Amino acid sequence: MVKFAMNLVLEKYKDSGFKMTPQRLAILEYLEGNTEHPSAEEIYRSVIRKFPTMSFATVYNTLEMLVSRGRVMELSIDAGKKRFDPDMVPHHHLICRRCRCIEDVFEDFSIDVSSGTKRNFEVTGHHIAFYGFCPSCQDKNDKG
Amino acid sequence: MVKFAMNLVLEKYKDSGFKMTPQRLAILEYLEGNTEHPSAEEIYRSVIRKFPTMSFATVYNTLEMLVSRGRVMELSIDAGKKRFDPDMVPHHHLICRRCRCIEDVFEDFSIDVSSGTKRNFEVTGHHIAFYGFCPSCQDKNDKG
DNA sequence: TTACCATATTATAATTATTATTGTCAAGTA
DNA sequence: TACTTGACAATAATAATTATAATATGGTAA
Repeated sequence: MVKFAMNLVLEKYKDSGFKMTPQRLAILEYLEGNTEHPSAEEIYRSVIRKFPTMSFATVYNTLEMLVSRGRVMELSIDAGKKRFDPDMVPHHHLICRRCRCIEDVFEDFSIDVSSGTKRNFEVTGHHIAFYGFCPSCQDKNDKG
Repeated sequence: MVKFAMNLVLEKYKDSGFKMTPQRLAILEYLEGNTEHPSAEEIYRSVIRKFPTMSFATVYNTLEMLVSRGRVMELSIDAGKKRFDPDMVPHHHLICRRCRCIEDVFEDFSIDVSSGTKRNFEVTGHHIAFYGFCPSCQDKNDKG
């Protein structure tokens, strides 16, 4: 089962022009279909279970390569750290103010900044962060 | 002129329940009306000119206090670091992909996530990051 | 298959960003 | 005045990221 998934990932990236190594495969496999928007540390903690010699540098190198090749998105939605999203379909996010969990929103909101307010920017895309409280945090009183 | 501005800031914060000190005043004065969305470091670099003994801890402490009292917004729109915005009027941002400069957008986009996609989140607000190229970066070729 | 080369990996150090701790000092108060 | 509170600075600690250099490995061509 796992082997099958690994083969799928391997197929997908084989001809992408970058070297496939066991470490990279493990990172890719972890990211494949992942909707948790993991940070570099979360990725590291996961793959080191399979590759105890894995280093942070490899995680960052691989992520940087994937981002530069448009395979993964770097998200700036968590204060002070980067998060990564393997889903390149344009989408938005729901962010819980309390537990900081993040959910995807695949609704298409076509928004146009009026020419007056866009200050001659050439706008190429947008991302909406919806802030609020996730189901399990709505019950709890302390919403600070 | 500067003295007058300082007095205005002083007036504004005097009765807010927190102690006003020269250092805090300098930080507040730097933030007052600032639309640069500065990071902690930029604030530090500015105020240390007036207060050479200023420490980073004071900057962070003051910012944390201001954020917790709803005087300043903490922005997660720059990878790997926090930025701060003294303008508490809800608004959005234009972000240059190249030089990373940030401009305010005071247009009101009323967006509703359909109940289907919002996964039982209680949505309390949203922020739109418009990505693109600022006027001075549009000319330059290398948009990487 | 082997040898070679380019590049990936690791270890490590350095840098940047942030948070925590502690002692001191100053302002306000009993 | 003595006491209390909290702000400040110095410092250390931690977290997040980037850079460097030596080694190991995968892919390719002979």
